[in-house]
Amino acid sequence: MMGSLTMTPIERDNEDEGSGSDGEVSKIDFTGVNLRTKKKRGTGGNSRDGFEEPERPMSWEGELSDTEMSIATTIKQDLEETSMEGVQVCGVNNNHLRLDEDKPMPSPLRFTDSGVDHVQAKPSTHQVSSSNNGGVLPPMSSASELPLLVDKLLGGTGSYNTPSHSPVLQHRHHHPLKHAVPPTPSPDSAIHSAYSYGSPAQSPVTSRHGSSHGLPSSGFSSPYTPSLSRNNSDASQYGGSQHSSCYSYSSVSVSPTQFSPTHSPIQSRHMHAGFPSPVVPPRGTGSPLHAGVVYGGMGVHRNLSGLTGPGEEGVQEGMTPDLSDDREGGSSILDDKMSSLAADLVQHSALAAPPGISRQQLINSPCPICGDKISGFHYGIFSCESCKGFFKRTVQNRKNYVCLRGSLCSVTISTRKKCPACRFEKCLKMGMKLEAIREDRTRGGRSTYQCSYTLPASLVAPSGSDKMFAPSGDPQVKLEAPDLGAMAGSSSHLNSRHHEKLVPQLLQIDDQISLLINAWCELLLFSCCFRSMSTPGEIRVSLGKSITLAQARELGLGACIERMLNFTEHLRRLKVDKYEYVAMKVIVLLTSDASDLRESEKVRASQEKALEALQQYTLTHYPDIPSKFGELLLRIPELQRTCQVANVPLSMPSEYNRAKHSEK
DNA sequence: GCTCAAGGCCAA
DNA sequence: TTGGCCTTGAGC
Ligand SMILES: [Zn+2]
Ligand SMILES: [Zn+2]
Repeated sequence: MMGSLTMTPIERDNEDEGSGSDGEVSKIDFTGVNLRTKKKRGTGGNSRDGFEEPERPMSWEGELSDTEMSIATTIKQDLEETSMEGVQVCGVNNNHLRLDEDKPMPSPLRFTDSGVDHVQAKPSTHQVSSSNNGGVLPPMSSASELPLLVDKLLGGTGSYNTPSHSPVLQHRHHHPLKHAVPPTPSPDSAIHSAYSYGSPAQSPVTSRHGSSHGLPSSGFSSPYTPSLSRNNSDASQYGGSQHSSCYSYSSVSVSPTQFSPTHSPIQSRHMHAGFPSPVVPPRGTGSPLHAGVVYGGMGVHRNLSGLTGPGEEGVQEGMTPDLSDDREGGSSILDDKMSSLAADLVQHSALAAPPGISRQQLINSPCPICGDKISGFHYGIFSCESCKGFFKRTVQNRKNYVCLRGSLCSVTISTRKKCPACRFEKCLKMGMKLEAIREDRTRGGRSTYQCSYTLPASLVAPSGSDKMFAPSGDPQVKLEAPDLGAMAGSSSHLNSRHHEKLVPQLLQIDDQISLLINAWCELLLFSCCFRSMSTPGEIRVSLGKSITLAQARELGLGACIERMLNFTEHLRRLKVDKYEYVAMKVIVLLTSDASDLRESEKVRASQEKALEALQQYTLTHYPDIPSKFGELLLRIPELQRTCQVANVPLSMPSEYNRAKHSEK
């Protein structure tokens, strides 16, 4: 899904080949990468500049509290980063885009603790066409677009910003809510605490996916058997010593579609102190019906026998949960299907282990990504060594794979090499965190990335397991802010005066200008893409004017349009509505890395509110797609990358205009 | 000193 | 490029 791209026939070939089949590979900006500076950590551990902070500050992926904000801003930033100067379009590789960037992670990927205020110069590629205009909007070749853009921006619809500042990834906050989210997500602590990211409300049983759907047997209850096909040293290293540990994962519904990095249960774990009994599986979870499952295929027989909970001992065959989100729709081989199913089941097992699962048991369960043997806790989830390595390489080397098969590839032990795009996507979906990758590549030590993702009220256990994650009625998470309904107009989101006033009301004109300068490209592209949701295969560059990929290629705009089509495809898939569209733009705009913001705090606070509003909205309006919020945020980096590519064509008015006038 | 997650190495 | 194994190093 994520990497799906509207491909033309010529782009398909050797689709079943191993590493080469899917691949396009372009360098990507993993906005979420934890770009830690090389700076040596003070011996004092967490103390830096007098500020007590987790050793490895994590980027946040979700919500920011005011406290976090203020704390974050006190953190001294090293500002060596943030520039995308290396980003450049290098042409097409196998009909694919290729975006090369500096070898070492360019700073745009750097996530600093504070948000906008420390933001560095905008990526050069953006600057080229957008900056240096002294408060004047950058030149836009698309005359018809500019007004719209400006209108929307000034109207309060935000826009987007730069790569290095994905709203999802950019903010690193040290969660002050210690009892809610311990500073370190490390399994270390997890072992001794409850992994309570979920809540009864998220249990598979009460999953928004509907009880009808399956995975009831996905082993939520389940248990893991130590009997796996492979063993590895990493896993063995945990062996035994942790048996007494008890992972109390709440049974979060973890069907792939529900999962998203930002919603990863793991991200929100470590809430032991604040969770009286969140880990208690929701009624039904762990019921005998959820006993272990045996799935076969490809000779990979995994036996998820129960280790805890009632009825796990049994291994039931023939249980084929209705995986509504089965991604292997395209698989033609039974084995593949089975393996895929197995992998999915595994995911549910490993990620949504029932309470009482020990670390060892988790280690013995299959990798949620491919089904292989879990070797440990890597980048936010328990995964096998190969997926760990794959994720690391992909992020470190900034690969950007694109699936040639509609992102429907199954990812199993035997197929994981075939489509890196789908594999990486799955890594993210399963909860691997970009920020866990260290830009400076320092070895050793502990990682403390965390995601202070505040679970929405609807996801909180009714038992009131955690006040910190109480419904919006709770002061701590209440959305005081103008939810987008107010900002954008409840019904006609884009026409409300409230909406129009958003930015102007909140920010000084100078800041507005700065934000616009930094986000104009993203806004433009986003507008085009959103507008093109109803016209698959073509991008409506302006009113009445569209361009297809073929036409774009003729004009040398293939890379840009291709990405836009891909992005649009995601918007379409996610059924992004106007409200969400507006919210995303606001988020993006307010995440701008304009370096000269006068009221950066305001900007961040506003963004936080927008994030909360969006989250609330998606949960309220799309309860059956709990991961929507996270997925929407995940699209933002793509938009940014698209913009990077787009900057080139946009800087070539003539060509762009030609394309623009190429009517459909 | 042990744990374990992150990065590095390197044969396949 | 993959993935198994090794090294590193902060926290305990
Ligand atoms: Zn794996
Ligand atoms: Zn694929």
